[in-house]
Amino acid sequence: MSKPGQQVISRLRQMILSGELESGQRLAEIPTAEQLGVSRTPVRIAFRNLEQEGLLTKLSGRGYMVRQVTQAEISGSIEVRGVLEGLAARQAAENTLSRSQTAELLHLLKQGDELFAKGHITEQDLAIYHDMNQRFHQVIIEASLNPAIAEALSRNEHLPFASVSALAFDRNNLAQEYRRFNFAHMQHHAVFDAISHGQGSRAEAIMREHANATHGYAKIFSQMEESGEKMHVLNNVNATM
Amino acid sequence: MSKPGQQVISRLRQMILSGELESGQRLAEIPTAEQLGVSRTPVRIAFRNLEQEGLLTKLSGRGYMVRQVTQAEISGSIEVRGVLEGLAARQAAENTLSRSQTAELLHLLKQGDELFAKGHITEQDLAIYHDMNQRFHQVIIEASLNPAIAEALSRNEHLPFASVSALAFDRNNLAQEYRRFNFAHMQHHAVFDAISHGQGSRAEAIMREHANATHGYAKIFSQMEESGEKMHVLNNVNATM
DNA sequence: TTTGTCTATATTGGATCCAATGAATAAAAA
DNA sequence: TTTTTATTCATTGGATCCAATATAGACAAA
Repeated sequence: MSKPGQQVISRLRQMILSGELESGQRLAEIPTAEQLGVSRTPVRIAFRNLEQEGLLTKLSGRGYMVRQVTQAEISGSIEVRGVLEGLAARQAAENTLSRSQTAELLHLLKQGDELFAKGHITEQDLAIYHDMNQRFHQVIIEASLNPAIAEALSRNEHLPFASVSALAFDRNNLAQEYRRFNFAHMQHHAVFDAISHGQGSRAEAIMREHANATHGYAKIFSQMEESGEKMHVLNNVNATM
Repeated sequence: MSKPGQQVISRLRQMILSGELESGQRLAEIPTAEQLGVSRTPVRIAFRNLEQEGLLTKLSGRGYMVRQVTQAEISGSIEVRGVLEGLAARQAAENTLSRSQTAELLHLLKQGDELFAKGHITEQDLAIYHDMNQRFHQVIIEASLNPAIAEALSRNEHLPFASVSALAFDRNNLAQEYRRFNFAHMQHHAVFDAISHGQGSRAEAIMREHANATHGYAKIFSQMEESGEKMHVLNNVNATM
């Protein structure tokens, strides 16, 4: 996957998600190509791919712009993620987990427990939690044995703030964030319990509600808009997608 | 949208969904370009777009092939469609429909009623039902005011047999098909009733179950595999997407 | 002063050219 | 006869060239 063309896509995706390219900013082929040190061809292809991913929107005849995401769209995306991951949890429960999946989920749960055992949380802890959380969700989606779920999620996954791959938190209020993420992690336990007991409906309901834990991010996001850079965003971009 | 480049994409999509290009068939850039009377450039772009749509899969270094869709994948897609359209119905109910949306849905319901009033159904009727059905679902998705739903569906929409845009039926058993589609249409009535009374949960449950009416298609699909061309597929390709 | 039209320029889309890469086949050696 | 290696050929990816187009700016007229 280290082909130059793929790298252009990854790089642009990264620049958008990290905010290096501002939302609403216009993007033309030639300057972008020069900036990345390639010709227009791979940039053209990348723009079209990113448009399909929903990160860029086409302006008629004048290239592309970084998609403007409204708070309503973020909320909508989170709802969508909720039902899709809820379905994944249900189907995972109906299929029963493999031995290795059970082991990995248990390991991830334990990893989270250790973070919260201290009674407080640091930024570094949140980075670890972030990776753990992302993997936890991924395992369940895999365990659903329904590839259409991952496909349907792929759009949302690339939307900043709506995906599990983005985690926002308030640097100045880590005590509150401790409670928020601790609660989310308890839901992880509940989901695992439901899945491993074959309780599909229960697993679905918890997972769907669990997505709402992300709604907190959206709130924080809008706060950031006003009071400028009060909070922090971790973003794991999956370069292989 | 009648730009030549867009037409290449639409044409290829059409050829794939109609079966003109067989599932699993390898597709190279040069022959395809010659066949369509364009250069390689628009074809290259089209291939990548269609790959993201899930209609083509990339073979390492040797171009693309028409995606093989297993029956399990179709079932999975239908489940996904169920939860997404279920969510759409719920949110439509929570938002309350606009005047024009209500009018259009009522019109579509009536249109369907007239088809089934005769007590039997013809192939031509099914073509009308197909358009009506597609529009009915589309209006509800719009009424959800959640653009993420349509985005998440877009992948599935392009999968043959899993989308509302494809309708399969058994030509030789129209009496049975009458009962199947009549039942599906009664669900349309129930969904509308729930939405217009603001009953979000009910609307969601009915819509989710309604997706399973499509499962019949999947069964028919596998029958076709065996006994060859016993059934018929209507496919409305949305060329503007 | 404002509006409409025309022209010039910026920019995308398509075609073609060249390089890189991987697969297939043929030839040679074991 | 089989396996391994080398060479050729098919095919994709990137760069550049050319044409089509739309926007912006300038100039003229009302």
